[in-house]
Amino acid sequence: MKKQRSNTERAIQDLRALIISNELEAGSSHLEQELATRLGMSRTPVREACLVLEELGLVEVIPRRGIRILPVSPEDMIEIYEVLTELESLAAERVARQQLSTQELAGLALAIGQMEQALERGEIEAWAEADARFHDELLHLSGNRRLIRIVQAFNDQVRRARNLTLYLRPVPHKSNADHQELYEAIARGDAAAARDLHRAHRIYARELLTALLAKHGLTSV
Amino acid sequence: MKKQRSNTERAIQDLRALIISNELEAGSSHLEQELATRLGMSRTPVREACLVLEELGLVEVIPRRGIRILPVSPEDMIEIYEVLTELESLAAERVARQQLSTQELAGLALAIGQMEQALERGEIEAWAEADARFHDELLHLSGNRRLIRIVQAFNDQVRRARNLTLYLRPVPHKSNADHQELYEAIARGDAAAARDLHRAHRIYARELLTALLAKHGLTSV
DNA sequence: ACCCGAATTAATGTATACATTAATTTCAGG
DNA sequence: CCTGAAATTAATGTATACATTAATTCGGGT
Repeated sequence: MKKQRSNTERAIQDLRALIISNELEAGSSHLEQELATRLGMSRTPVREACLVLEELGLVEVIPRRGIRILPVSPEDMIEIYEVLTELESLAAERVARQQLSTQELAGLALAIGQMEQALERGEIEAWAEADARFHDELLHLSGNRRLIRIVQAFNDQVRRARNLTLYLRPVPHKSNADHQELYEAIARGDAAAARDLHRAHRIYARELLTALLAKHGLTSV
Repeated sequence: MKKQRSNTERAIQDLRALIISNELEAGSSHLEQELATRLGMSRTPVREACLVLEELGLVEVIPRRGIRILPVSPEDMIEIYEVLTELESLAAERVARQQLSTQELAGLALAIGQMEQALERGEIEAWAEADARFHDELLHLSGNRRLIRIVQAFNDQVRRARNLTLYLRPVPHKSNADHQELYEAIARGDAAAARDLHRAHRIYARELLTALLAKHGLTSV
């Protein structure tokens, strides 16, 4: 029994994946019919998917010009990170305030462990995955569904830039220490500390990322 | 020369207006064909509009059940206000940091004046409009387009509740004082104060609103 | 050669017919 | 009278034909 998904849902997922992986290049434009053929369906579900993806900030629908894959400029990065910093800090604060048990925080601890292991082995890609899991787990522990949705949408918008800089950045020892500190603040229920730590972590990440992009002359990702 | 808007855009705006004004009652369900007939167009643009409105958190599309106008529970209110508080405080901080001139802050000052006048005359509805203008102006001065979009979407979600409680609440003298204080912090470029003041303002507003809803037994708006 | 308006064209926007599907009803068998 | 499988139905999901529209091309007048 294969699960029943509508073509519209598939189109949303597939196009999102193509955009995030840069297979649909940032800045490029594509006609509805082109995308429909590519996905093996008619224009209707593709149109619907594009409207949703536009709302999610991944594309821009320009009449007669096609679907434009939105590139992210340094200014965009700042906008996005500004909001992300704020919202993820809120998530950290909320999680800390819940005074969760070690058991409930196991997901976070696990992700931290995986990050450390990956780093020891020099597996930068595995590290990035564990890092993403940590942030995702933190977000979900916040329990605020709206918060979860927005943060995910915004993360999608900067994922290309992150992937691109993954191998350009210094070895993220500091990042691991940050996560450990944050975990401890959360475990002892110190909401203010959790918030501030996460905020600092994000601001640092943003500056690292924008500096890297600038250094490599990437004005649009 | 009247401007050319697509039916999809019209459907989005019209349905949004119907939802916010509660003409489409919260919790009610509506078939695509019903809405299409009501708006005088075919199902296609209505479907597209509903997908967008779903993304904006105003409706839920349930296959074969119709389009459900999402009601807002007290828990939802908390979720929404939590995010709004965070994001509008960020806006206030950003505006203060820009060290804007009195001229550039004229829109805020004007809105404050209108609020005071409305209050003196006891015109609570005019006060609410001026209040909305103040917040909108503040948001736009932040200059972060993504911030603007999210906050507007979230405000839409709680607008029904606000309208409902407008005549149930005490005369908002405190609110006016809050705005004045915030304006002064912004004018002197005190970002931290602007942030904290706005945060306190929003938290107070949330508690007032949820208390009012509880008092009147409104568990779903 | 250049300008400007008409014709063309290539895309989206919209309606509609049809396919699919999940809920409901019906009806045979116990 | 209950059960559950099949038929029915009522809705969405999808493809497609057609309408609309804005960009482009074409062509005649200067």
